[in-house]
Amino acid sequence: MTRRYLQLALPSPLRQTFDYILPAKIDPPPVGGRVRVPFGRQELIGICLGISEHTTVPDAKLKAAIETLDSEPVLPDSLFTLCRWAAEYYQHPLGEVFDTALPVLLRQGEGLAAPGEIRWRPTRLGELYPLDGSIKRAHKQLAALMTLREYPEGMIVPLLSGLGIERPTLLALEKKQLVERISLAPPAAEKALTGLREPPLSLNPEQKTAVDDVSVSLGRFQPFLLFGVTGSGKTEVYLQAIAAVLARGEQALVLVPEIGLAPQTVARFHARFQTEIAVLHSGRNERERLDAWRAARSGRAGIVIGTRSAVFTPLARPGLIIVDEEHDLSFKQQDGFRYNARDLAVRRAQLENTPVLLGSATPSLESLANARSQRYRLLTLKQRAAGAGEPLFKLIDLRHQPLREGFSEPLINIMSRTLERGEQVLVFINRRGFAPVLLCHDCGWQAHCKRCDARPTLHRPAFPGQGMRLHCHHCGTESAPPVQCPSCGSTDLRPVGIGTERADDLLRQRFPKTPLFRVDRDSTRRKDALATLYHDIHAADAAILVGTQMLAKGHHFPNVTLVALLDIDGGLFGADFRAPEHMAQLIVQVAGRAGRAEKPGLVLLQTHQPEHPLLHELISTGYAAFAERALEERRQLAFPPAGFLVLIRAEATRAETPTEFLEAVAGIATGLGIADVQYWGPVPAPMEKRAGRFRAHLLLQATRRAPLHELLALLVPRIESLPAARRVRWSVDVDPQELG
DNA sequence: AGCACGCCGACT
DNA sequence: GTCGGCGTGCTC
Repeated sequence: MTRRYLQLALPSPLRQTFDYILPAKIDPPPVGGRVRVPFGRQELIGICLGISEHTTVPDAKLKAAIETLDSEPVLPDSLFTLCRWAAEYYQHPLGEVFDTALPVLLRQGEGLAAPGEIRWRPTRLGELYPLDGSIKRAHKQLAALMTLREYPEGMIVPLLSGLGIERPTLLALEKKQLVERISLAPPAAEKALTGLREPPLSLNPEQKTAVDDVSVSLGRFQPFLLFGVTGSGKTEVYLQAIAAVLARGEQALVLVPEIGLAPQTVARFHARFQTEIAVLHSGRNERERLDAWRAARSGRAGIVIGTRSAVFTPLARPGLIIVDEEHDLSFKQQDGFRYNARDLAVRRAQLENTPVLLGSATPSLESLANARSQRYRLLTLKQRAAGAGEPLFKLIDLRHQPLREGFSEPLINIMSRTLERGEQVLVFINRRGFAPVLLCHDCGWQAHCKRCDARPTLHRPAFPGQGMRLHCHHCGTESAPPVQCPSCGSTDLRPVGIGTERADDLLRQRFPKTPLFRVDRDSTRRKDALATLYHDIHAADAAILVGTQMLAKGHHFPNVTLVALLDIDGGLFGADFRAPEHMAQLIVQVAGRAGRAEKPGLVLLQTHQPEHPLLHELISTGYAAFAERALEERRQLAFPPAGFLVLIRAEATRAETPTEFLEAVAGIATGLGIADVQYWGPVPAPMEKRAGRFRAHLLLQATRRAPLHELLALLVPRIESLPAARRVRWSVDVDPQELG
C-alpha cells in the first residue's frame, strides 16, 4: 500500500506548509479538519489542506501525525477559502490566519460540536440489583437508584437535582456500576426561531427603500453603503432587513466596533427577535465564545453579533452581513495578522452569495469611493427620526482671543447661558489626563519619556493625598514628576496644555453648582462605571459632560444642547494623511450626540484655523461635501482610495538596525523590476522610539493593486530568508490605516 | 514564534 | 565550580 501524506497549515510564523505521514492507524482527516502532530519538540494542532501520495520532503525529516480531531471540516468551504485568500492578500502565514479565525478552545483541541445532552440511567445490573443489598445503608444512593429505575431512558442532571439527587451520589453509583451516563448526539442542523417579540417600528420612505433594496437582494452578492445621518434610524433598517433574513430561514452576522457592543445594542436585538443571539467580543471568556461559535455554526442562533474577529464565525445558512459604523478604525487589526474585518466582510459576502450592508453616518472615503463607482449601492438616510433638529455648527476663532486654560470667553459665556436654561453641555477634549506637557518655566526643559520619543502626560493622583504622576500613553511607564528641573534646578515646573482632568477642575471652579461628569478611559475603568455614568447623566438636569472619544461612540444624550470641541487643530494637521478624515468623522459623531426635536444642538469648534478649506466644507455643507473634497485631495496624491499602499515596518533595540534592514528590503524590491510601484523610504517612523525600540518604515505605493501584490508575493519570501530579518521585528501591513 | 544549543560573566 | 545572558539555528 502506498504511503499517504498530509499537507498541514500549522500555527507558526513560517510561511509554509508542513507534510506529515498519515499512519494507517488514524482516521484520514477531511480537508479543513484538525490534526495533532509533533513539531520540533512541541505538539501542535494543524489544519489539513490536502492528502497526497507524494512529498518533496526527505524521508528523514518526515514525522507521523498523532491524531485526527475532526470528521468534518471546522470551517465551511466559504470561510476556508476566505482564510486562504486573506493569507495571500495580507501576506500572513496561513496557520496564523486559521488561529485568528478559530476560537482558542478549538485551537486547543476541544470538540467541534457541543457535547450532546448527558443523561444518567441505571445499568442492567442496576435494574436487577436487589434494593436490600450492599447499598441499603447509603440512603441517598438507594433513593437515587430507585428513582432512576423509573426512568430507563435516563434523566438529565438538572432534573435529578430538582429531585434532590446530586452529582456525588451518582458518581458513587457509577463506581458500583449500577448507573451509567449516556451522551445523546445533538441534532446535526438546527433551525433558528424566526418570530418577533415586538412589532417593527414604522419606516419613513427612505428607510423603507433601504429595507426593500436589501430584502430583494437576499440570496445574491450585493454590497450596500447605508449612509445615514445620526438619528436617521439605521438600526431599524438593520432590524427589518434581519427580519427578512430570518423569514427565509437564514442567519445574519452583525459586526460592530469594539466599543460599540454595549449591552443595550444586544438588548435592542433581543427585544425584537425570538431567535438566539450569539455574542462574540473580547469581554467574553473562551467558553462563552466557543458556545456562541457553535450556536452560529449549528444554525441555532439566527443572529450573530460580534467585533472584528467575528467576521470569521461560520454560519450554517448565511443570509446577510452587516458592518455597523463601518468607518471605525477598530475593524482593522493593528498588529500580527493585520486584516480589515470590513473588507473581509465584503469578500466573505461575495463567497457566500449574500448581500453585505455597511452602515455609517460618516462613511470612510474608501466606501464612498466604492459607492461612487457603483461597486456598492448607496442607500441614503437624510431624514432624522421624529423631526430631530440638525445641529448648528459655529467656529470660534482662537486667534487673538484671551484663553483661560483652553476655554475662550465666548465659549464660557454660551456655556453659562445653556446651563442656566437647565440644559447640558458636552465638552470634548481629545486628550485624557491633566496636562500633556510638564514644562520648566525658567529654562524651558520638558519632561520626556525615557523609552519613547514622546512627552508623558501629567495625571492627577489615583488616590487623594498622593502627588501628580507622569504617564506615558505610548509605553505605559508611570513615574513621579521631578520636584526640581533636572536641567536648571528651578522648582517652577508647570503643567502646560489641557486634558480632561484639568478641564474637570477648571469647570468645577467656574461652575461650582453644576454637576460635572467626566467620561474617559480613566474614569470608566471600573466595571459598570460607564453604565452608572450614563444613567446619572440621563437623570440630571443642567450638567457638564467632559470627555474624550468615548463620548463620540454610540450613546445619545438628549439633554445636551451645546457641544464644544476644545481643540480641533491637532486633528487637522496630524502627520497622517487620514488625519482630516478622522477629525471630520469625530466632529460629526460628537455633534450627533446632542439635541432632540424641541432642542436642536449647537456645536462650537475652537480653532486657530477658521479658514481651513476642509473644515469649512464640513461645517457649512456637511460630511458628504467634505468627503468629496478630501477624495479630490487623495486623488491628486494617489493615496487611498485613489491609490494603494503597503507599509513594511521594522523595529529593533538598536537605532540603525531597522533602517539597514529596510534598505536591504528596498534593494531586493527594486531589483525585482516590477513597474508601477513607488518606494518611499526607508525612513524612521513618525515616533521613532517607542517602548524602548526604534522603528522604521518602507512605504510602497501604486495606483493599482495588481503590481503591489505581484511584488509582495516575490518579496516576502525573500525577506524571510534574509539573515538580517532575524535581528528585527518586521511586518507587512497591506492597506495600512495609519502610517505611524 | 517557541525551543534548544552554545559559549562567556557574577554568584550559591 | 554552576546559573543565565541572548546569538544562531531549526521546525515536515
